[in-house]
Amino acid sequence: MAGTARICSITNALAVVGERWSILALREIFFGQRRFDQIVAGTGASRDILATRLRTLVEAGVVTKELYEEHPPRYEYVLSESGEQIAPILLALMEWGNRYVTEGAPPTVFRHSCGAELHAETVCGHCRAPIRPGDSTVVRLGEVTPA
Amino acid sequence: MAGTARICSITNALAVVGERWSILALREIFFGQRRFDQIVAGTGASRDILATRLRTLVEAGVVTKELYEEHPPRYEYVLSESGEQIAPILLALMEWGNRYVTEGAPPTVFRHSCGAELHAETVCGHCRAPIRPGDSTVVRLGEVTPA
DNA sequence: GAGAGTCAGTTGGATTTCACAACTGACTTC
DNA sequence: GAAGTCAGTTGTGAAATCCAACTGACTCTC
Repeated sequence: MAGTARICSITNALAVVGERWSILALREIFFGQRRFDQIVAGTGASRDILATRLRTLVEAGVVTKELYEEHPPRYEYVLSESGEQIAPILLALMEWGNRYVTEGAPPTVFRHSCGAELHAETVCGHCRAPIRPGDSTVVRLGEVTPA
Repeated sequence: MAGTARICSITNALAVVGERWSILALREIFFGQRRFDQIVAGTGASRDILATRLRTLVEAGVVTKELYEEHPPRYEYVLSESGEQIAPILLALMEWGNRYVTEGAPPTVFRHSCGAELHAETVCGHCRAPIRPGDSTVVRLGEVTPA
């Protein structure tokens, strides 16, 4: 680090869900893949780091472990309330990836409860208009503080 | 890696903008901090990795370098079209961080062009309703493929 | 009831990346 | 001409990652 950093909720969010394998693990759980081996296969993470990432996600309260088999005791990973609320992050990443990185048709498709194919859009919570480049102005930036 | 991984636009997006210091650099540029030393100070990244991150972002076309001084030649970093479109990702991270990690008031505040304080919401592009946990169903998941 | 299979991790060792501080180079300002 | 600014680069030690193989607790099959 360079001695200073900005106080910002983006930094704070990344500290919890910002690691590569953490986000991918959350994606798999969001996709309904709840078990360790499924998450390994879906993310491509090595078992050891995935185990530590899941542990920190559980400690952070983003994910909970639920018993699905008694003998031997086995747990599956379920999104908590805060975990469910990462959907906007995942969907924003997916939309961006679809548009600017992935070639061809989107590999993953969701349907919204309204019946339409889901394409997430980000809107202003007040006026409900889509957010476009240049229509947001900074009122206050988090301070840049030493250490 | 574990030999397999899912084909998914989230993975693809993360390959381009998923590194910790990459997202934070994009945040700083989004916040209007366009110069190397400003980005160093705002992110807290060490100069060497930040330099390589910015280089890969430029190569990926997410950011461009624009000359702002001739003698000596100095460049500042500006979001390209695809770079501007990471706003939903940044705003989703910020909202989540505000809600679940940051203690106290949000450190960073934006105003939307409608006049209200900006709080991003993610909606279904078709019916415009906010996306809630459980109202999206999987139509197709990207394949899990070897290596 | 012995051997194979399933599942969720853990362990050990090589490799890669990262962090930090100091340095270069091209200039401008005092 | 000495000091300052700005954008990086370099070198080195510390830390994180990757991979494959292993453990442990069971169940299922022959």
